[in-house]
Amino acid sequence: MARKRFDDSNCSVARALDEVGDWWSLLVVLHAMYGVRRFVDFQKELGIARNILCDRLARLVDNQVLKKVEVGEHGSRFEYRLTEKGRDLFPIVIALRQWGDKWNPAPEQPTLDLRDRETQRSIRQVEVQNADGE
Amino acid sequence: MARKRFDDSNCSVARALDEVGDWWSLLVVLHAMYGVRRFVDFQKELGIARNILCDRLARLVDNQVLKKVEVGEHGSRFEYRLTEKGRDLFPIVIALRQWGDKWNPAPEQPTLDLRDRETQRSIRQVEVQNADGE
DNA sequence: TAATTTGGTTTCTTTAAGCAACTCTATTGA
DNA sequence: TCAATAGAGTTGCTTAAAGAAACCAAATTA
Repeated sequence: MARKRFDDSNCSVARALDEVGDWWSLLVVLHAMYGVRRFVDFQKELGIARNILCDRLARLVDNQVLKKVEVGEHGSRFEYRLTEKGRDLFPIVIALRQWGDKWNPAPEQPTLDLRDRETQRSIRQVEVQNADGE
Repeated sequence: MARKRFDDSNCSVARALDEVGDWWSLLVVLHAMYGVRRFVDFQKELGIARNILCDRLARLVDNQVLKKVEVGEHGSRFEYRLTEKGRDLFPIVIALRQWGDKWNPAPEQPTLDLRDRETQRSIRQVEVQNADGE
């Protein structure tokens, strides 16, 4: 039997993982943040099997992390866009990136430096602070 | 075939997910943060199959997220403790919790309010800031 | 009008998750 | 002291997902 579900868990981490805790979902969301929107582009970028991508996109739409939008006004052309709930995953993705960069730096590539779109200032380490900012 | 590996990916998010991006690893780490250290306790708390727990603990030890420590000086009693790398997953887990609380609040339970151990001030939303703290 | 693109679905195979039973030391209890 | 229990796994079996590749139909492009 595969995969236990945690949707009714009283632990909010478990419930979150139930929605985006599989191998692909967060990578799909990450690429959506990069601006990828079309089925074929996700497929090419991620190298994911088409049936799995199908399933993952449907699940993310069900969970309202993505919304599926018709484009091209004749139907049969779609875009998958992040919802507010989906965009709210940004801190998680960034925290994962920072952890990956810190503890498993890529052999060759320099770690890519994210910057604030407006100010061009680089972004800080995501950290847990108390209400005083400590 | 199951699971593609991302350990050689040039994307640090993918490399991070390769280590802790499966259904159980982050929950194991979360419970380690709660203070769980023994095999049987993880098993009881998580309701995970023993062979899978075995595998997950070994992988986390391999990846230096946990360390396995003999206790009881006769061997055959062990504890799994977080390493610094493991403790560094804290922001990710907290960000997941906050996302889960915001978007999938538990039906009944009030969301548990984490506080700073010293000051007792509650902790803030994890957010992405630029170097100016914006 | 044929080829290509997009967004899938189907079928088949392999891998991993889950369950239950079993093992082997230590330790505890009667 | 001998049996029972606890800790930490291992083994074997079953089921459910992941992956690959082929297929399909509508719309677009060449």
